[in-house]
Amino acid sequence: MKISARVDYGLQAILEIVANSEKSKLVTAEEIATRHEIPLKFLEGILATLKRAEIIGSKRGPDGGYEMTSDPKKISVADIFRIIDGPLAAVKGKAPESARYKGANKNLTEVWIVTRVGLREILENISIYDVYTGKYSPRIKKLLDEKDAWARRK
Amino acid sequence: MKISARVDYGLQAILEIVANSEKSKLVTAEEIATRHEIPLKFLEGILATLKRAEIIGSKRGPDGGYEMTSDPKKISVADIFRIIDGPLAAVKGKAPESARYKGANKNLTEVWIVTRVGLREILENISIYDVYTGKYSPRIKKLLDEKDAWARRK
DNA sequence: CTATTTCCATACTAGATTAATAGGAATTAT
DNA sequence: ATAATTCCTATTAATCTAGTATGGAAATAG
Repeated sequence: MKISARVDYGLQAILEIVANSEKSKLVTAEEIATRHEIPLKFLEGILATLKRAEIIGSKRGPDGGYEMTSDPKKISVADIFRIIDGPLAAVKGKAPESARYKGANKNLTEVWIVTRVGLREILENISIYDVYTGKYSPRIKKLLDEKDAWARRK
Repeated sequence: MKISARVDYGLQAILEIVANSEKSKLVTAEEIATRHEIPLKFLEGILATLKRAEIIGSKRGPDGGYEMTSDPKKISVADIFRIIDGPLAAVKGKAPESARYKGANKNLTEVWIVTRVGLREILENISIYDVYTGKYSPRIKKLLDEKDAWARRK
């Protein structure tokens, strides 16, 4: 279950834009790219996607750059996943409820549905602003404090 | 956040093998492939992986095929994910706790950690046998009955 | 205006995943 | 033993993702 490079880079970019927007400053794609070691042209494509979704805005020319045009408290991590990657839990490119199985395997659809529910419970409840400040809702905080949260499992 | 074709096919195959093992019957790769429309040779590779992990066993020759060599009540869906795909929530191929970020983005690691916790809470609590019978633990059942579970979100 | 800075668009390359093909090696019923 | 049937290995093709290269279009400071 892979988190794509696109989403990872996209969230990094947004966090950097939020940090600058808090100080009413624009930030260029190149600054983001060099600061976080993201391939510039690849990043530009991701920023274009976020702009089409009206999460961020851009200004050209000298002293140009990107800025937030939406409230980072109202944008969830799940929103960013869907904008950049499509459905939260995609089975062969399609949303889980559209997966159809035969005979002995018909219950598998339910597994994918509940997987998506699990992801939603997490990702819908973390806003971009939460990530920026490092302050999460009680439920998320509790999960992060579970003893095995950071431990890898065999 | 994609569920790979490998995992999807692998779980389908195991369910078919469980259904047959319940009747003390072997099932061939070809039967699984045609019944569930899985590319045969691709499936054979996946079955080999599951065999190395000692989840299933095989017998050659006439009347040969695959059978369970492990207890489907003790194998979780998460186990299958890890055997076939590696870490449950991988960021650019690596486990989430190994993701490192700079400056404004340092909290992103926590997002990936809690994403993995969320996936674990679901996938560790569904056994292969649960999927075969369609009877889940109370927690899973409750999540499946949530009103929006099957609805797509924009 | 004009040059600079920046965003934007297109096309191309490399690699991984997915899919499909062909042939050989192992097992067992007869 | 031998033929039937299966598992297994290696090669290739198609598709998707990640990353690269180039050039242009828009805005603005000077």
